[in-house]
Amino acid sequence: MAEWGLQAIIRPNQYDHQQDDCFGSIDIKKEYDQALLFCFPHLSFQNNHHATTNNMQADDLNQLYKPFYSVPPADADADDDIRINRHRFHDPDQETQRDQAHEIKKFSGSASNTSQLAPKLKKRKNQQKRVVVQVTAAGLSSDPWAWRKYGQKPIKGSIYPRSYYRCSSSKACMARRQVEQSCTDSSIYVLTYTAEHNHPQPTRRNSLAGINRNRLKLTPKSPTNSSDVGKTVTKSKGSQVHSPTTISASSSMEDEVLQQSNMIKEETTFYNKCDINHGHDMMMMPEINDEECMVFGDDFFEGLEDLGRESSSYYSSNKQFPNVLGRESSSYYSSNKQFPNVFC
DNA sequence: CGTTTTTGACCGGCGC
DNA sequence: GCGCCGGTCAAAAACG
Repeated sequence: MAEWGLQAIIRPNQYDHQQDDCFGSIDIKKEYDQALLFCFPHLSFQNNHHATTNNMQADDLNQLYKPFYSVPPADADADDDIRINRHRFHDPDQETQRDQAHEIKKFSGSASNTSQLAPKLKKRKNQQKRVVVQVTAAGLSSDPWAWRKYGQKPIKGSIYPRSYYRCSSSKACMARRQVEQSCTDSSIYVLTYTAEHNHPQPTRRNSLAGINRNRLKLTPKSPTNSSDVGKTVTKSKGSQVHSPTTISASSSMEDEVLQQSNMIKEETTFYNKCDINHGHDMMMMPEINDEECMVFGDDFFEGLEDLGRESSSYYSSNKQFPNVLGRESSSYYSSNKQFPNVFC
């Protein structure tokens, strides 16, 4: 917990611009606090945060925001483990976040109607409200939520793959987390949180099974045979990733992350040679620059109060609920019997 | 046995 | 329409 020291970074110009142009009078500070609370409810940072933001002057904001575009100071202490950037470009009142398909359609329409808001930025389907956080390996291990990895993809312009996690506490929880290692500083990890947890924060991990897989598998199988070439992990042309050990979201994540860092460092020289033309893509937080990054609005915490009553039996049942949530019908989830009551 | 990770396949948005 | 790309699915394997 202690290592989740917080340094919030706000982009003043864009902030003001978007607030004025897109959202009228929005209580930015309020929603910012909510986003921080969502991501790090265990931090008890709120008092400090209030003090920080209340006293934050424009110059301070500019100074704080600079690290997003360059490697942070090497002497950053534990309090710099986390950096948060938030942007707004979508009215939270128009988002339910319950149906991504609907969101996609809405965004498509919104994008065409408000293209002037982001003239050079593309609106992709996943551009929903999100919180981007920079953490160190130590910070990664302190995430109180239970995450289950469901995918990993090489990202164009990044030498490191992006790992996709969903909340493992409940099948119905739409919370997602993306973990991606910084191109410029392998000790920095960029976390992108999307959607909201619809349940209380778990008090323990679901299970320890499988969490140490990579530590024992020192020679993980890699897609080296011809049949693997060109498939998912190596599909990204020109930036083939050697599929480094996945960043685990489990309780042993810190060790695994450190292991991954060492593994990746061995490959860094090779990647640097291959990606010298991507300097503009290798800033600390490419998502900040290439996409609009959003944060959860007031609707973000919708339903949390109701769900607070469900905590005691949240992780117990293994009964499956095929097709309860459309495609969310896989059997690997520890579905709880109550989530249909919660969501349906 | 329950849970997580791995990873090839698939899907849909987007640009050309 | 096609290809690229990011995100997700789901079967198999791994792990406690």
